[in-house]
Amino acid sequence: MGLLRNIILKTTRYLSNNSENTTIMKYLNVAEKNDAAKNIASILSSGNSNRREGLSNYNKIYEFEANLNGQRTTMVMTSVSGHLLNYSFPANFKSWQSCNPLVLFDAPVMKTCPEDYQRIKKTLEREIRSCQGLIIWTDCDREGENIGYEIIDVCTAVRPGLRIFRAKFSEITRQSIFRALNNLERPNKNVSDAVDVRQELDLRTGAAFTRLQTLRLQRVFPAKLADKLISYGSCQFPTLGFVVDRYKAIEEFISEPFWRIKMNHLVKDITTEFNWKRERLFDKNACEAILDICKENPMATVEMVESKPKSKWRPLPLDTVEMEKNVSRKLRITAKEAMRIAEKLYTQGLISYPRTETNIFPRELNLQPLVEQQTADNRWGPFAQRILNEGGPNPRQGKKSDQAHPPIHPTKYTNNLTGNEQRVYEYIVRHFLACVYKDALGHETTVHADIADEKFQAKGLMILERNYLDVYIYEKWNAKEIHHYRDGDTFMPSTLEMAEGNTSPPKLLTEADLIALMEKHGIGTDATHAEHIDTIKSREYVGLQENMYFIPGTLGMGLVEGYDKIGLEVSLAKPKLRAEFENDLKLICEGRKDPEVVRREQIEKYKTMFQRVMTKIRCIDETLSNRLEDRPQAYDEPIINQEEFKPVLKCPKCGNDMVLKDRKNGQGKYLGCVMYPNCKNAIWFSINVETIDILDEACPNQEVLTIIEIEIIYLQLQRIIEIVVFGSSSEGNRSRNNDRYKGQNNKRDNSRSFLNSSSSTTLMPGPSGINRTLTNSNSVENDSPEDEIMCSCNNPAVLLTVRKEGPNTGRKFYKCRNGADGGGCNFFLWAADTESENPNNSGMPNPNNSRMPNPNNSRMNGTIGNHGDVRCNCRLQAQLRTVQKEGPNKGRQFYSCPKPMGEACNFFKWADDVSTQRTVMERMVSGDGGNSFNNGGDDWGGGGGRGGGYNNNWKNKNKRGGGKSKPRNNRNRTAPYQNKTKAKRKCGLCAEEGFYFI
DNA sequence: GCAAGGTC
Repeated sequence: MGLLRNIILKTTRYLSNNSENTTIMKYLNVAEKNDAAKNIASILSSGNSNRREGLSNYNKIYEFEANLNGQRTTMVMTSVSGHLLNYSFPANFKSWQSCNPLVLFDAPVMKTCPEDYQRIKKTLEREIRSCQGLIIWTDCDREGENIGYEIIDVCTAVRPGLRIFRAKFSEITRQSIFRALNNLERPNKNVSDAVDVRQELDLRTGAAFTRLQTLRLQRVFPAKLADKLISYGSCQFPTLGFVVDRYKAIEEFISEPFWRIKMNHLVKDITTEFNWKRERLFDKNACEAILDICKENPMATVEMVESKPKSKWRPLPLDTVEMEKNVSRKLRITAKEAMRIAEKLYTQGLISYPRTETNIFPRELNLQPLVEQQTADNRWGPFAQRILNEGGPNPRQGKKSDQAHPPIHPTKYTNNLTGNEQRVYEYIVRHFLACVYKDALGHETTVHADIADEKFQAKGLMILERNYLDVYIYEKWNAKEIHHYRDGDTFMPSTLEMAEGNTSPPKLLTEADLIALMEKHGIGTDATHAEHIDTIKSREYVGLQENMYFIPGTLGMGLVEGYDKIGLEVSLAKPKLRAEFENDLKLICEGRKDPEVVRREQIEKYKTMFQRVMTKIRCIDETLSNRLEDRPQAYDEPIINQEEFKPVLKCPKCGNDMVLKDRKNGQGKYLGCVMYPNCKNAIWFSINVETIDILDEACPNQEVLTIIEIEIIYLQLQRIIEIVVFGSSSEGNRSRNNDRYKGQNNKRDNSRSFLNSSSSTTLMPGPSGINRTLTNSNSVENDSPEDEIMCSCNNPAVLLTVRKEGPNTGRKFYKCRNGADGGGCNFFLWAADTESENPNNSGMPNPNNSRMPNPNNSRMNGTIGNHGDVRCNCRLQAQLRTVQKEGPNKGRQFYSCPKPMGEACNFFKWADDVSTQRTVMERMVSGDGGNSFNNGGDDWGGGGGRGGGYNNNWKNKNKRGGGKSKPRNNRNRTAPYQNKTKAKRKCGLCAEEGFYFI
């Protein structure tokens, strides 16, 4: 054997080294699990594979040669370990407090490889480099197809242009594997897509409802639920629903009395019980009347005696669900524990793969040696020998096949097990031996008798051959002896009387019942039924009565009742939703429905339900309050700034959404890609920009840039500095009570004096502008959004001091380290000088974070003293100028720095804003400002809005304080803005009026 | 800290 392997390997090397003459193809073959890879490799190599270690602990690599389409081919075989990738939300959405759970229906999702699977991924990446082709050998079911595409994605990323094939096999037997190799197919994208849709929906719904329930109910019922995780899952809830339904059916059951006629015939020692054909009557008088008639002439006449053979069928080959049910019923071991044990037995090589839906033994699987192995046992060994002596195993055939795994059967004999492991192993062996032997045979006799036209019948059973029952100790078949009757016989009943009974409620569900219901309604898979049951137990939604019957807990009951009360069209706790979804998935697999359509429809459906649940969530409070016997505590939902999750534009780097975010220290904003940290693309706004509004307006003609509007940029471009910017350093009247910021690094505060030129210069209007700027200098990595002063070309700025004699001598400022002439930018920023100028400011409380209306705060560059005394950033009297350029602002007056071009600071202020702002400040000082600000711009008589910035400023404050922000469409704007600009706004991309982008 | 689905 060893010699043969060496020869083959040498041959491979020879061919490889002489590739100029002979091209030998090399294929990477990937199975779903390690043992499958091992077995397939063993078959394809005829046992002559060369084993290498993969990078992970358990995924081995087998190398051999095989014939593929008549050509000798080098084969490398390895495996993944189930799914290699997993859907998850980007970092921004992972924190439970980060967003309203509703956002999770629209948040991006990404497929990532978990940490403990990285080595498997790396093994694939390493191995595929030297291959020209890839053959997918994952299980031939839906999940297997999806895992196949995960492998394809990983491999083609390293090696594009691979030849990709799919091996289709229903079991790992020589014949089946070679048939698959010689009939390679293409992977089925439809099937994989269906799984993607399923995974995404499960994640979104599970995360959203779980967070909603948990976050709220922990606070509403702190005494009972403070530390409980109150999860929702598309399988958990219907499973809980089954338990609740049965419980309620019992609770609501009203027992009714019934009456029947009891007729027995005693001959010698044998009592033959005859059953009344009417079974029972719910009318006592009627039953009595019939009995009276019978008693008038009670002699019974045998009308007919039927006699026929009767079989008791041996069990079907064992699949997972049957094993779980039977182990639970017969051995009283929970399904979860049964699966754990089965898994262990499997890894020890004692049984076949325990997760199977197949109950047909493949013809290729030779059962004979499997039976022979068991003859060694002193308990069932003789029975196994009997099978062999009487023609060998003859399995009963079921109808189910998952096309992946054979029925569960022993693969090796052992007598070294103890406890439950021994019991489960014994069950599997006995089941196997039973299902390959013979049905039990008997003889059944049915006697039909008549008394005064009332019909009765009695049944007897004689067992002729017990057969499989001799080994299958878990089933009973009791003989029933009856007296021997012949047609026409007459007899006098020994008993003829009325018996009373009561209808009884259905029984509580056992675990086996629950699994049967789950299977019937398609909840979960054979591999996951036990887990879902275990989950609802561990969440305390259900408990066990008499250690056997499922009963809902107060939490589970209250939840289901709450959702019922909310009155969703289809209950979340019923299997119907899942069944409808499964049906759609089937249509995707068959290519009859677009996965994207299903994805959108399903997300929308659940999102609508979620919104309804959110609005009626108090129903759940009420029902839980009753069930938990706990008073609900008042609880207001936290207000989370949803602006943060509005997509602003598509990230030019990765194509996902970019959203507006606050910098980490709360000062300033930036546009960040939602895929952070996978994508670190970011666009920074000046630290001085305080409010940015994103409108609910989008360009209808641009699919990619589903833009809303960054007003601030738009306004800047219009030269209307309607940005809420705190006053220059010299005017820094700070909020001094904000202890939250004490001790924090105040570096950012330094930069507030000017608008960072990057925000206004890089985001230019128009399609070419936006594309260019976003992908160039301003599209930067977002690793460290704080602490350093960054210039416009995103380098740390240098701190310099003004040497030139003049009003600013000695002042410090930041500029680009490279300088505009040296390939850098013209960034300029005064450094901090607040401490010297504002004795009340320790430098710790941060004024930019107070966001409070402050009458002393000018909220603009420069200062506004008495009317007409407007000072620029250089503290010079600002020059009043008039717009000359044609456009909406022609003729409008503004203030700017009086210095000549090149030396002037970038102070800019509309003259009409100065007067407006003064008015507001005066009102605030006079004490009537509070409500005005609270009402936003409404009190401004059309002159509010962003003109002075107070409206937005307060709005932001409100958001943080838990108030409600004003509806977007009610916002007021400054008069000039409204009159001159709004009507003419055009889309920056398509030039249509009404929509625009920066 | 959420789901369900693979598998070890």
